[in-house]
Amino acid sequence: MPRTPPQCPMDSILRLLMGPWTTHIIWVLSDQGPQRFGVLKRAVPGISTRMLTERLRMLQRAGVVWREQAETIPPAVTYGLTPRGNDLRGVLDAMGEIAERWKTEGVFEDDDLGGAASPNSRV
Amino acid sequence: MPRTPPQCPMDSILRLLMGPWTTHIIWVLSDQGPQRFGVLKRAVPGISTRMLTERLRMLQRAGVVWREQAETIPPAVTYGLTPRGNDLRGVLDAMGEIAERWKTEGVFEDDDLGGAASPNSRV
DNA sequence: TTTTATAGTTACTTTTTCGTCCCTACTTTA
DNA sequence: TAAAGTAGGGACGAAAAAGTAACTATAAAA
Repeated sequence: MPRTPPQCPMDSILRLLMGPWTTHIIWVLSDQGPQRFGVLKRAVPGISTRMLTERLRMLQRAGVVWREQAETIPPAVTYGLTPRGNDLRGVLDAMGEIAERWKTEGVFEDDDLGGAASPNSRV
Repeated sequence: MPRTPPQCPMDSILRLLMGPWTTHIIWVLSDQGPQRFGVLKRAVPGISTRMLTERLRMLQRAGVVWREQAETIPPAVTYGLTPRGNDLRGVLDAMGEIAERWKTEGVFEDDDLGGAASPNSRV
């Protein structure tokens, strides 16, 4: 992602939420409470192991989720939202509300939003 | 961006805001009022013509900005926020507030957020 | 007469992202 | 005895995203 000048703190937070799946993961954790890796993976259908791990690590670095590993023999790892993660829930809700309103207004009907629509999409 | 199931309206709105520069553009338009293309470009330093055009088109399709072209001979095009664009300002502000708080807490100190941090970043 | 400005479009190239596949080590189940 | 589940790590490669540069038209300014 190209750099909006980093002095904008909003940009950092957007790069955080922005990643693929990120909001979905936060949503599940916020809605269903702490979950183990496998459960989380099944709750976010379509995500790959690699992506889930990577997103969780990133959210962890940002202090948005915690990770707890039980050193049992098939290890059991649980993830949950930190208080800071709950801060985000507010923004997510606000955004969800607008999204809901826009949907009733039919904004997303012809949804080719965000897709770069660049002329060089190789097939 | 891989598909979170499209039934989630939030995802659409995120794909909207998420694009690079998008929030910056909305911010300028919201802060400085309607602007002509060239002015806008200079207000978002570092953005390429291609990106600016593409983002504006996308925001326009979403009904977030309007576009007004004066058919003068060097054409003069002006962009501004629609009411729907102003809806977004609220979310942006809420996010900005959290971002501000997190910044004082030093969350962004070692800012490698969002960057995939994948093992295969070729330099 | 050449340059400059406007608001882009198009082609080309590079960079980044993300999915897929294969590996771990140990235990429980079939 | 063989397979499956647990929580990933790492390599590879395809595809998408974004930067760069060159092009459009016309009129005014130098």
